[in-house]
Amino acid sequence: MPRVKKEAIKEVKKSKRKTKPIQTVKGMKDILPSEQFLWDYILDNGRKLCMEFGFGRIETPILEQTELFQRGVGTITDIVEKEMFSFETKGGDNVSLRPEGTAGVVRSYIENGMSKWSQPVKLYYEGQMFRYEKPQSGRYRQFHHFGFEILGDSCPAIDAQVIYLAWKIFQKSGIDDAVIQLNSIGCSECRSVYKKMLVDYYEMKINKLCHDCKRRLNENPLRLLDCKEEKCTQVSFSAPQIIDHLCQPCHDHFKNVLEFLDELEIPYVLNSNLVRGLDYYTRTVFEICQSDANGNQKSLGGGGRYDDLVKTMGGEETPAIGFSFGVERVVESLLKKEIKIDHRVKKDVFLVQLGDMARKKILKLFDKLIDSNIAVGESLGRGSIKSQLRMANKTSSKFALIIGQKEALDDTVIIRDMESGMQEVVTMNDIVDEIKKRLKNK
RNA sequence: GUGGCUAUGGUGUAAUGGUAACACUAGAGGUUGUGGUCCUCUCGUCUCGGGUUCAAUUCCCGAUAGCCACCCCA
Repeated sequence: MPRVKKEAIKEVKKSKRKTKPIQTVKGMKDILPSEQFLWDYILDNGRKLCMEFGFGRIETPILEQTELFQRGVGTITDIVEKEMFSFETKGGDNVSLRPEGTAGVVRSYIENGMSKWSQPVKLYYEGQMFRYEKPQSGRYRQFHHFGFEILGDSCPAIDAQVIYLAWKIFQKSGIDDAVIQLNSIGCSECRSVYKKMLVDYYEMKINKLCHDCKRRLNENPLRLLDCKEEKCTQVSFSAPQIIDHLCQPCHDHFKNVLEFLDELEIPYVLNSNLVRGLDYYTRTVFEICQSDANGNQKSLGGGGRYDDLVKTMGGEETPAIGFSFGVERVVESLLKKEIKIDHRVKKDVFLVQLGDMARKKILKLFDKLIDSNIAVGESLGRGSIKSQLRMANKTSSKFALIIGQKEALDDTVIIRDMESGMQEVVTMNDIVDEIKKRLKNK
């Protein structure tokens, strides 16, 4: 084919092409109506349980000073170092979309003088979080957390209660195969002693470590513990465990937490390698995990104590603990389970119209019916009676109300029982009462 | 951020170097105003851009997105 002709064909093709559609920003997704019922289900469970446990809802801004997260989450964590959506406002403020919820809640606790409230202060929240990560399944750049925090109480019973509440929300939402993984990472003092021991231990065996772990040894030695590399797990096997090196107060605290959990009879697994990613955690840390198709433990949510955070954020010394989970992950888990929650919109009656005059009547009748709390459907755009009845069927309506030309003139309505197919003519004035009567008998 | 795999109608899947098959969903219809079964029809310029070729959805390169592993994390 001559080059000229080829180009011409290309041009024609181009001109026929639709304008390029715009897609979502990488890592973002729409939550469509078909999924929405699961969201409602999970969040309603969370809200209800939190309220029963005495939590009040808090909403903090999605946008905060970048410094809040630098101080809160910690500068050396990946989250702050390279995963934040940060930018400068027109006024010159350095702000970031929140990558997690706790920092904002703590900021609010201090800013609103909550330390003068009756302690402890129990707050729950839900909302979008943002992290500039490479997306994968169950991992988005915009995602939703549901979480709760208890500030102002250091009692181990509080730890147990937080874990219990987290567990309960999952149970109630139908996640019955989740496992609580639990650990204590001590306070700042005993942890730094332990860290040193750990580094000393690994440095002796540095030649047996994988490449990544050699690097990790300087940056984040606690991470070495859960390296999946065969040779590293060998080394880690006899590494010192934090549990054995907690200071007395931390040790007692953790022991108490376990006792309370036993009292509550909730199952948990001690995982001495569990290290949470955020800097602010102290003492009790836990995660709620589920094994995926490959048998790997995947975290649905996690939390822990952060007794130093309020102080580092500029408040008074205040012990605190919290938990949050990724709503998307829970939704996906439930979708995989194919939990059948019938979310189809069901109607009591369906309005069928033929012709413009009937259409007008339907509009008014619709209003009258919803005012009487009757679930009513319609299909004003559809013309044929056939397709309208098909819709009535699809919405599993119990009755169809049919108004044609004749009925519109007579001011009557045909009421059709969708199950039996029996029809009757009723005057417009009586129709609402008639429907109410019939629905009662259904 | 590094490495690998993938990209076909609304959804889930086929096949093929010569413009696409099946199932489900959705819409219209099967004579005049009646649903759930059945039947018919309709819905794709094979993600985008470039290259190789007489010819590309099919081969190659790039972009984009998704997925997987690492990193990290919810």
